[in-house]
Amino acid sequence: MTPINWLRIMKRLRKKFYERNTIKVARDLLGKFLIRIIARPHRQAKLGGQSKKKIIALITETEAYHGPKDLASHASRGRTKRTEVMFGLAGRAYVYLIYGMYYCFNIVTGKENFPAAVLIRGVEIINNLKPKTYNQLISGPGKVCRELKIDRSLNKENLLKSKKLFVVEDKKLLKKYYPQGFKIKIGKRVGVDYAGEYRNKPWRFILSCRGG
DNA sequence: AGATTGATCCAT
DNA sequence: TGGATCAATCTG
Repeated sequence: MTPINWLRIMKRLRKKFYERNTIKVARDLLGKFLIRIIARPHRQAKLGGQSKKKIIALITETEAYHGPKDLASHASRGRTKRTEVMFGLAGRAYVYLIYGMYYCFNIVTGKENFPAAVLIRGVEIINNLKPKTYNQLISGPGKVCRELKIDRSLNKENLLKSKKLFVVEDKKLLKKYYPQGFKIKIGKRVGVDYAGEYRNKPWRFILSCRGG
């Protein structure tokens, strides 16, 4: 089998994409591909394997956290050491530890000084280029990070430049898995019952098969 | 339904 | 400085 350099074909999402309204970005991230490149230990690479492992993950579930008034958002408490990244430039990673055990991965969106980000809640890991059934469905933000080996070392990573973590669009590859396109389910965000009127905002987006 | 686990944030 | 809280997950 001829190896294919998928990364050459894929188009990395640029600043313009992330800079838009958080809710639109959250919706539009569905069907894009999250790319995670992990350096293997030198010794392992020397034994004949590739020096880097590439994980390609179709984004299937997102949530928007939008602005200083969104009580579900960490940034609603204002600018702190932790949340300052959410106030910064779009296209950065915001990774934080939750419940002392799990990481959550967000992508900063919107204009500078407007705190906003999209939480990646679910992906479909593309293990190979064979039928869909070979792929691995990951549901839950903690599991996404575990599977893609995302931890706080990637906090503030610039997805516009990074060689470790970024998002691409590839319509051909998407069509392979969703030949008839897909629908988007919209719902309330998970685990934000404390957020007053913001708890009911329909800012959760789930990719689903047509008719499914 | 309960346990887990530690960074974060705000009130002492 | 203390302690309540938490954008979650697993087990039973």
